[in-house]
Amino acid sequence: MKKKKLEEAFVTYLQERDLRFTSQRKAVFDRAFDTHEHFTAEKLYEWLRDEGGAKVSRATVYRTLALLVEGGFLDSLDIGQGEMLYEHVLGHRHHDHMVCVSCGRIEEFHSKEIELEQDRLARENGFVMVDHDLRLFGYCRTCVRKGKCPLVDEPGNLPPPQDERELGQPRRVGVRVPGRGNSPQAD
Amino acid sequence: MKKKKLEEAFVTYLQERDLRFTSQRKAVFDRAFDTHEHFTAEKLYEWLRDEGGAKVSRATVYRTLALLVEGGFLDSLDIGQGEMLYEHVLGHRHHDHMVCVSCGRIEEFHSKEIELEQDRLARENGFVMVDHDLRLFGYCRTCVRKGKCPLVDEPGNLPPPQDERELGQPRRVGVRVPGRGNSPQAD
DNA sequence: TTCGCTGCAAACGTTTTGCAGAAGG
DNA sequence: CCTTCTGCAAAACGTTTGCAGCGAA
Repeated sequence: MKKKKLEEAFVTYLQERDLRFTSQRKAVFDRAFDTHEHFTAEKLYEWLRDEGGAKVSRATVYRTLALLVEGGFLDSLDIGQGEMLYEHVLGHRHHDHMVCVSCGRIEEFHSKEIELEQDRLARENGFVMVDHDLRLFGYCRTCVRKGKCPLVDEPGNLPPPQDERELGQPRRVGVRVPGRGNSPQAD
Repeated sequence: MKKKKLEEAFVTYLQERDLRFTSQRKAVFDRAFDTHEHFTAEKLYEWLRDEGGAKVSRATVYRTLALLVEGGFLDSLDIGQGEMLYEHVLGHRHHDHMVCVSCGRIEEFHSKEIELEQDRLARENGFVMVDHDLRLFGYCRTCVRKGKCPLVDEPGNLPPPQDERELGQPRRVGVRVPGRGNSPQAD
């Protein structure tokens, strides 16, 4: 199990900058690495509160998440919903996201070609990249099949590429994430 | 001048959905299309307030910007600073952004290869894309030259690609945008 | 005359912060 | 012991909303 190794890395990370490995930080770390979903700060706070482990305040959850992101133990993902989403890096090399604006489902993908092209473009501009993210917003296969996509009248009848649409046609409609944070909708 | 044409398109857009072309909506539209920078809702509100044209309330600015984005007259851009940035589409086909985390400068770029690859990946997943954005965060040429980039010790000595960096090394540091919204820092 | 629109101020939801006391090392 | 950390509650922040009156069509 690699989680143990990562926790050691976290301890080292803290020591190196004269920070302390407190019970709260351990609790946040553990809980974050025990889920494989995306989660919000609030969600993590609820989990810790309700699952009867160490008590951790909301403020500390936020402070610790920030620390974990800084150290590269978590990635943060903003899908434009006000709340930030987090995911741990265990077994996840860098990837990008497709966000379904209808049900909130998030699918991950990776494209070596896109990564390389990004690097090339950055270099070409004298730009030293430290992070990047690519988000595709749209309707997932399931929602399209269910007829939730206003751009698709008949199944199999795909809309024109985005760049060719005219003014006044719908663009980003706003991501309606059900409930809070994760878990795509059944509906 | 193409602005006139776009304003007509806006009026048509409004008529088609039984919305009214009010003096406030005209004021917001005009001011938005009179700048070639990225701007925030607050900034636009200040401009309108200080430049002594029609009085428009903050609420109406927000409501009108949302309308303009829905209609595809403006694009919104979230660089993770809490505030949303806006830019008009006049003369701008779709593009992506490089955001300097040191001075806040935003550079635009476009890559046909990346767009095509995105389309391909979406299609492959049965995903109907309605929007997408790619953001590269890093240090712009100017900031690197000025030694503001902690990953570059000597000029010309580029850091390793992002994916090869170890845990605990800086990732996204947080974009520090000077003042509000736009205008890259001289410093 | 009819809706849709506006301005105001209050509400919102997430995240951050100041501070006094608690607790790692 | 000396910091750093925590919890609390309040503040901050950009944005949204309810409502009563205003104004396009």
